[in-house]
Amino acid sequence: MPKRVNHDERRRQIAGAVWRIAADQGLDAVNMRDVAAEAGVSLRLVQYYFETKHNLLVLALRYLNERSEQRATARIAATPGATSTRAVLREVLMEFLPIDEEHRDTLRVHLAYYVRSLNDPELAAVFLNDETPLEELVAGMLDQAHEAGELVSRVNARHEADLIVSGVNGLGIDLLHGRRQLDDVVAVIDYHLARLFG
Amino acid sequence: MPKRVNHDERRRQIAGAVWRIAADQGLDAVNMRDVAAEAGVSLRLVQYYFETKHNLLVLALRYLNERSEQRATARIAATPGATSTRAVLREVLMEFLPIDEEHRDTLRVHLAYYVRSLNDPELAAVFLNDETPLEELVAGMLDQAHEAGELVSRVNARHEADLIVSGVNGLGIDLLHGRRQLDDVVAVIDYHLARLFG
DNA sequence: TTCTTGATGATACGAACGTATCAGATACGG
DNA sequence: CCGTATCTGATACGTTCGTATCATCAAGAA
Repeated sequence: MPKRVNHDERRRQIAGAVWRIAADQGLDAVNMRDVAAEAGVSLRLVQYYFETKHNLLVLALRYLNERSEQRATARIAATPGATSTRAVLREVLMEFLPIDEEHRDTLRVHLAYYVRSLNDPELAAVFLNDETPLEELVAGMLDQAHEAGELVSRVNARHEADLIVSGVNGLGIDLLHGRRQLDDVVAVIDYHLARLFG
Repeated sequence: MPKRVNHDERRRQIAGAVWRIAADQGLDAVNMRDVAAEAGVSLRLVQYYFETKHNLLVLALRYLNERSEQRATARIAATPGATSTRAVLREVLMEFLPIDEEHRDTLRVHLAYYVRSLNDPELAAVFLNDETPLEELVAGMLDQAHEAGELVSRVNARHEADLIVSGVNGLGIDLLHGRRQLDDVVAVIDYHLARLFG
């Protein structure tokens, strides 16, 4: 048996190049040649591992989702005062804001994919199937907080979760554009957490 | 003086073709030749009126924003029971959801532009300058409702407006993907209106 | 009619890009 | 060292697209 290589790892390496290019030039600017150059490999190798560009984009999105989830769970695990549902919830919501360059890039790429998926069923499937619905997670946390007596009053957990999750997404998009400042967005989130938790 | 033609109207006619193509094939699929065909004019005429493709896209966005605002003000004017701030606010929020095919198309195109503007300063400028910030409008309505004694309690109008506007945007995006149903989204909005107005 | 603006048609250039092809280099386990 | 898996390089094909060119036609006001 000759040279053995971890194909999956190679694919992730190349997918990383897709993210970097998409993050600062847009998903439209992603082409096979530039991806190869950015990944430090030959064009031929990109073809070798992904066959087609479409395949490359789809898999790059899968890997991106994987990494986002890992980062989120890691953040939750590292939350100080994890006994408080409120503290954990706050961290979860923060994870979806462009709080640093890495999150900002991820959000930009994610959003670009989101729009493209409106006209690409295969990409849409990745969004609809591979992603854990955040609203349900948040709603569960609110229920849990209610039972623990942490909430200020009885609320409709599902509706509250829907608005706050969608709201954080919308606020994140505004941040990308510079339409808002991070401080203000955090203030809005904290205001609504205070409304729920007192 | 020879043949006179309303240039602005011609440009709007061609811009309409851009919207239609972008709405059901994506902004990437917009090219000069297809726009000309869709508008029922020659390729040469599209070049004649817009010079470059970039120009065409920028102006098409301007016209799209104009039309959206007109539609919004028309909707507000036609609101039954316009004496109630709550009723007006509800209509304003609805206007940003894909409630019918026309709104759905507008939202798709708008979103596609939004993402592209992340890598195109000229498009970003259109978003940042030409658009009336909805949050301020909503915050103003909440203040007004408070003074009229319509609100159930004292709230931070600005923070409430920020979340509900961003939330409606986020919910609208989910609707485009089929991740949510319109009924559910309306229920979420009504829940939060009830929370504010009682 | 004449002149100017509005509009068309055919065509072509050059660049970018996805994909394909083929020959060959490199490295590693048996 | 031999064979296989991995990787590269150069190159080419066909298509799409933005843009440019030039000749021409239509129409209406002066």
